[in-house]
Amino acid sequence: MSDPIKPVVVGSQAAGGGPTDDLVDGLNEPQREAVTYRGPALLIVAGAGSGKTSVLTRRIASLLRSREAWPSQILAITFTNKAAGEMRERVRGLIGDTAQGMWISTFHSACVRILRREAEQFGFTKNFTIYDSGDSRALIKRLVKEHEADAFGLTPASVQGRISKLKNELADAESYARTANLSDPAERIFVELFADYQRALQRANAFDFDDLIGQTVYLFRAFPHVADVYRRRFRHILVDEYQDTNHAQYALIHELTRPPGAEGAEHGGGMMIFDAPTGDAASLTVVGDSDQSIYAFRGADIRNITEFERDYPGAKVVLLEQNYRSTQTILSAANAVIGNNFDRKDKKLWTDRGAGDPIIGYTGYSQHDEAQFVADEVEALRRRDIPYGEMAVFYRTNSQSRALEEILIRAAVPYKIMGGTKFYDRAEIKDALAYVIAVANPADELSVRRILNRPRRGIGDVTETSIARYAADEGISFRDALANPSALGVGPKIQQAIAQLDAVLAEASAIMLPPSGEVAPPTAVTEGLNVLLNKSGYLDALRRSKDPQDEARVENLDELVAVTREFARNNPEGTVLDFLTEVALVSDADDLDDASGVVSLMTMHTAKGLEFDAVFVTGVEEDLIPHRISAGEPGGPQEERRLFYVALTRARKKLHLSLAMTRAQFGEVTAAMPSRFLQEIPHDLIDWRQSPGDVNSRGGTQSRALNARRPGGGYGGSGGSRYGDDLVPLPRREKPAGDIAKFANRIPAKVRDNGELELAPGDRIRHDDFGEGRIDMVTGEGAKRVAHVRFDTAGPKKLLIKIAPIAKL
DNA sequence: CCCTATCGATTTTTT
DNA sequence: ATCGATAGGG
Repeated sequence: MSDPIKPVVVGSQAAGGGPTDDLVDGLNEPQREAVTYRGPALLIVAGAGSGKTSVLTRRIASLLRSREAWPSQILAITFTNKAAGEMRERVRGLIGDTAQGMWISTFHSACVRILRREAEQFGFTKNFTIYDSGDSRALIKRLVKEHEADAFGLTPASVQGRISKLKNELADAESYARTANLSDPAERIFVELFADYQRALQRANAFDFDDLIGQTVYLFRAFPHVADVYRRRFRHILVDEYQDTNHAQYALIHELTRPPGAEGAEHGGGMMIFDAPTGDAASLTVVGDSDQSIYAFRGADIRNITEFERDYPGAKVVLLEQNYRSTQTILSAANAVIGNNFDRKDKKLWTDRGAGDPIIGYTGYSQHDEAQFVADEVEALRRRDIPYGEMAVFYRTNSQSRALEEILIRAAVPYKIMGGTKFYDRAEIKDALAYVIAVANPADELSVRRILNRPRRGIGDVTETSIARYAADEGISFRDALANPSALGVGPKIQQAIAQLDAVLAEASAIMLPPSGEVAPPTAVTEGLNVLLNKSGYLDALRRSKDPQDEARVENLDELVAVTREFARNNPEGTVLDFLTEVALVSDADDLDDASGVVSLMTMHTAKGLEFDAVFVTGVEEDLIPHRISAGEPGGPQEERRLFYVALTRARKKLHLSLAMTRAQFGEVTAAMPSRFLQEIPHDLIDWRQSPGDVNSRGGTQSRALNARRPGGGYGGSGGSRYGDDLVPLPRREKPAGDIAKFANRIPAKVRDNGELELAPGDRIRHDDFGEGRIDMVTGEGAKRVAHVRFDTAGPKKLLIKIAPIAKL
């Protein structure tokens, strides 16, 4: 078939024995087609683990190698920066350094790049900054307060959410006002807030996350000649994770894939169309899997992919259904679960790798017990030569990571949390960056206000307001008002403090923003940051503080300085704005850098696109997955099912599903029920170490993890450890023969649920373990109802009524 | 203007 | 349980 020795390639045809041969080696037929098909539009429906990244990189490589495209004509959009980096590396691995000059980036990064070039077209300058959600929440919070909008039930969070949603739909305050019911005062206020917010952003020379996309679309629509530049430039556009694009992103792609020049010609503009091929629209390749659409909550529209063929008539569709990642057992479970979503195109993943091991299930008494199972199992797998770096623990909500962390620390399991409280969300880091922004983009009032009294300078609300008023009166910026403290009408001490701050900012400015034309040295960002942190007194204040946490804050700032050095090393030409951009756009999944060699903990959302030898999906309970809030939302439970599906399909060899019978939240213990999704998995695929039925029949609500645990011991069986301390705990718990019929995997249906049981003080009850007793009182409500019982022999106990093995006498 | 104590809400997922 | 916001005293 293919020559072992690659001949020197002369022709440039992709088809028939061309230079693409080695790029399709080892691919199956649909994959091969996805790499070699040429046409205006291609949809690759790529099931989980079907090798889509490989296909995408080879497709790019083949375009380049056959000279169908120059690197600069390629725009590839990925979901995270990390994925972009990997794709770039893999393309380089295939065809070498000729891959330089491609745009491989996220939607957001690509838009920043475009906006920096074109910002001047519409009222921004190219040193605009980017507001993350925390920044925009702070701004919205101030506006809500100013408008006293809380009186109308508008909270900062709800306003932010609605604005974001509208922006994803490419609506602005004006267009929204046209459709809104303005006789409702709350609606009127909201429209005002929206408009004010947008004005504030513009004045601050800043974009929020949603604007990065939306304003780029606006730019393309308002200035067709600008759009044409990019339409001519990008001849091949590839979009990964297309099922998670929202309307704005969809529109952006649409703008880019129009034929260039069309509009200019219509308007009679003297377009210069002498490059013949540039009259055509760019070719578009999208890759996605509607079963993995998990971002509808932030505006992702599954129809973008389901209706692709309608949007791009004549589009070629390729289906990748063979899975190269997981065992058949894992796939069967995943297929069974996703099959319960009714509105999907049926698609069944298959593999030829064999059944593999059964899925392991475990039911803990508490989330700590569950975490202990994870820790023990991780250690057991480690002893069987699965590296820590090949294991991952998933959960639905970030708050679930706490218990896991506690136990993993205790068990000395090295781990890393992806996302969660992120480095760049820490207060001290945001402060430091606000200093930098105050220098790089002085129009950004929010940042200047933020650093005004950090460290404490004696500048409070009163002074801040007078600065703002002075700035407004003089028609100058908030930042510039700081240069003239004596005019503010504040005390001499405070004037002094303001003057000092102004001087520090000016000094850093001289370092980081050299006069136009000159290029700042690579060290500029590091130096400037150091000046800001030291001369502002910020570091001194932390070092002097007696709060033990402040020591860690100093270390974090040291790390930020290290980040600037690293940045300078990677981007010798990088400006302070490049630095800020990079920092603003890092995502949860991006800081995987040093995650090698440790177990990864993350939400199921963050897990998208990753894969591990061994996966633990925890908290498989009703109200968690599917999450209780999603239950009421249209399409909610279905999206939750997809999320669960994504989680399952991350596993290559070992899949563990665990849950807890009780879970503490808000400090209170509540009873949990197994997730409905568990029942959707064929029962013979799961090998329960401890099934919900087991736990229930044994009764009790106490956590075994923290009490009856011994180092090296196993999970909390009712009798404690039943093997020696240093034994490998894996092949434990032989099922007694007769047990299988009783317990084997027929779990969730028959879990005890005393939810309806009415108990009153004085009632006599019988408990499976504690015997008979009398009710003292009942507290709590619903799933949290607790019976305070005085047992005849066992003494006083508190029991969760919903799950305790009790009966009224 | 700063510090501290109390109260309240908070936990869905994120570029 | 923990974080943040608010209010009242120093």
